[in-house]
Amino acid sequence: MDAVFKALADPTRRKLLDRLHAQNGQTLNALCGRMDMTRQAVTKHLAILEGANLVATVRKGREKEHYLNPVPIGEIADRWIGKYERGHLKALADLKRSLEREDP
Amino acid sequence: MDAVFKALADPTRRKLLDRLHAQNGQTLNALCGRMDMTRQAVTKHLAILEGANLVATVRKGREKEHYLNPVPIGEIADRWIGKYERGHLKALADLKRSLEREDP
DNA sequence: TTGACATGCAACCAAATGGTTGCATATTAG
DNA sequence: CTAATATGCAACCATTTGGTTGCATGTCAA
Repeated sequence: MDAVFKALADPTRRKLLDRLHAQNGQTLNALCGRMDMTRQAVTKHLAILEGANLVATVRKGREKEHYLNPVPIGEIADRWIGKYERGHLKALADLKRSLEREDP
Repeated sequence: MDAVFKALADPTRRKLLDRLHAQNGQTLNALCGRMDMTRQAVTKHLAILEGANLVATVRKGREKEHYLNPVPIGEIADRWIGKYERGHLKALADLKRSLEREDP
C-alpha cells in the first residue's frame, strides 16, 4: 500500500493516470505527448505506477499498451480514507471544543 | 492538493495521523513516544502535515497540541479518487476486453 | 532485407527528502 | 529564582528521486 501512496505523490504520475482514465490502453509514445520531459522519464514514472499495480501493460508487437487499474485506489479509499471520513464530524467537533477551551 | 498527496506518501506521517485519529490533541512529546526517531525528525513530519493542512496546532503554554484535520483527505476522496471509482467497473471491463483481443 | 520506429537499459547528475546533532528559547514546578 | 521540561532553529549528512544522455534491441513496412 505504501507503493500506491508513493506512486500517487507525484503530479506527473497523477497526470498519467488521468490520461489513461480519459483514454485507456494508450501506448508509451502516446502518453509522452505534451509531457515536457523525455520518453525515458515517462517510462520510469510508468514503471513506478506499474510497480504499485496502478497500471497494467500489454505488449503489442513493438508497442506497449498501458491500462489503468483503479483497484488499489479504491482500496485506499475504503481501508484508509474511509477511516478518517467516519471520524470527520467528530474530529471537527473535538477541534472546535478544544479551541473554545482557550482560557489561559 | 499536491501537498496533501506528498504528505500522505510517507508512512511515518500516516502513522502520526493514525495516532491523532486514535487520540486527538496530543502534544509533540506524546507523539514522539515509540517513534524510533528523534523529536526533531517528528517535528519536521508534523510541519509537513501542518503545511498540507492535515494537522492544526494550538500552543498551550510550553506545550503544543496537535489536532487532525480530515477535511483535505475528504476532498481528495471526493474530487480525485471518486473520479476513478466511478470508472471502476468500466475500466476493468475495458482491460478484460483488451486482453481477450490478444490474437496476433 | 533494410531502414525507420517503439521501446529497453544503464550511467550519470542535481535537487529533494528524511534523518541526525547541537544549541537556543520559553514556560512551569519547586 | 532556578532547574527541569517542551519546543524551536539551523547546519549538516546520506539516500532517494526525478530527470538527463547515449546506446542497444526488437519489430514493422517498403
